[in-house]
Amino acid sequence: MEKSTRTSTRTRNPRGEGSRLAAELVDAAERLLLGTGSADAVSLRAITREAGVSAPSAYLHFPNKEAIVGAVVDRRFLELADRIRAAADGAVEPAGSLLAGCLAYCEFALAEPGGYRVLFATGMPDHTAPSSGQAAFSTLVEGVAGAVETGAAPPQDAFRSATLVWTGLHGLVMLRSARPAFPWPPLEELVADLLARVVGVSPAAGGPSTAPRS
Amino acid sequence: MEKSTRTSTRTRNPRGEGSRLAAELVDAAERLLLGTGSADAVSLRAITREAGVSAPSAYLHFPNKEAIVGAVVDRRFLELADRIRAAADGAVEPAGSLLAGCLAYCEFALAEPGGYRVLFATGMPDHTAPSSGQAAFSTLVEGVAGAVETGAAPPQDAFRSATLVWTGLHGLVMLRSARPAFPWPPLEELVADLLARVVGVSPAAGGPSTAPRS
DNA sequence: TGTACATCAGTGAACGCGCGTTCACTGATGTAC
DNA sequence: TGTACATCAGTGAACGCGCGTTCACTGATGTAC
Repeated sequence: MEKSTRTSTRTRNPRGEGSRLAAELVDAAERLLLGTGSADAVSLRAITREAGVSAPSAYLHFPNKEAIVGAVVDRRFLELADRIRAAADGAVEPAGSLLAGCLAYCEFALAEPGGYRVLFATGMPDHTAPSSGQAAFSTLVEGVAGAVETGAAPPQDAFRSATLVWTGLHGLVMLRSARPAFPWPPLEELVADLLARVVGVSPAAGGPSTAPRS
Repeated sequence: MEKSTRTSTRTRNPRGEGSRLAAELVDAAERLLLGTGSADAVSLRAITREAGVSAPSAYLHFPNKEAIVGAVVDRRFLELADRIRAAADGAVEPAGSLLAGCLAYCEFALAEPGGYRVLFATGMPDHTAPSSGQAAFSTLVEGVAGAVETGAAPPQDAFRSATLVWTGLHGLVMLRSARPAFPWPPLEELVADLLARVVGVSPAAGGPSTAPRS
């Protein structure tokens, strides 16, 4: 694998600031997880090595490795929810907002596949649905409802539609990472097409749609 | 984890039949992979242990662990393609055939989540797209085309539609495994809904659809 | 101002373990003569 | 028919390694008197 970029000279934290190491360990774990996407491909010793610290130091702040990985997952879910909301808020009308949020989701996942994969890896200690994950899904439900309210999409069960959009986006980004040789259409085009077909938003903002009934 | 069901008494293969062990090792690896879904959570020693054989025996038939796992992946892709085709052939008209194939795909994935996950895990040695995987996708493209031909679905780009169906199904089964606490609608209902929205097949065969424009 | 002490951040050595892989081997069975 | 040999399936011991976790410790810095 790639060499660590950490230097071996680390000065200990000043008195009373020992908890800074906790954050440094989470940073280090995140760096490693971005590369692997698998919690058990990253060892506690690798994390402390990456942080420039001895292995037992981790126990000063965390009960075990899972706790560090869990902190990374929490942080990345928050980051994901923020990016979606920021992208959605940047668009002018609800349909564009929904598309922008979905694209932000995909870009987050594709920029660091390992950092996305770890969010949905099985075997996480019953940490299964952090509130930021639920928040991101709620944003999606609201996005669909908003498009319906303004007439950009026909009336529908927003929860059901959001579920299909979520699973569609997840499958899209996971398979794009896993099968780079597949002849994938451009991301924006495919996501817009997905929204046109699943939610029924009129493709006015984007290019022509290849959806059925067009 | 669960205890192995293997007994410790194994009689060696008769002369000239040594290659049977190769198959036994693939069987053992498959059994273990069904439980974990991760190639590197299953050690070579665990595989030989499960097969009731000493660790070096694996080298009589395989150059390394990846080769054994690769054989399991090949076998399961063939199995998946067979199940899809069998289900699709059992339906009377194209639209029902498409739905049946998609349901078979989901059932294969959900019956043994680990056995499905390993098919699309990253880090497989450039084994990325076995021909049986492509065959399964071709079946899907043909399924869409068949529904269009009989008028069960409107004219469309079958490759594009198949891509969205595949990614939709993949996301569906992966998230269902990873987030069992999410309030998932029944599988058949969700898959039928996905096909109604993405491909535009009329939901005549199933119950009422909640798709937009309904 | 000086000194003893408490607190704090972090370490080094050690534990037992399972790993992938190598090597020389064992013992059963078939074959040549 | 008997015997020496070749082949074959599989093993046991050993290698060096990285792992998670424990324990007693070190040495710097603040505080009480």
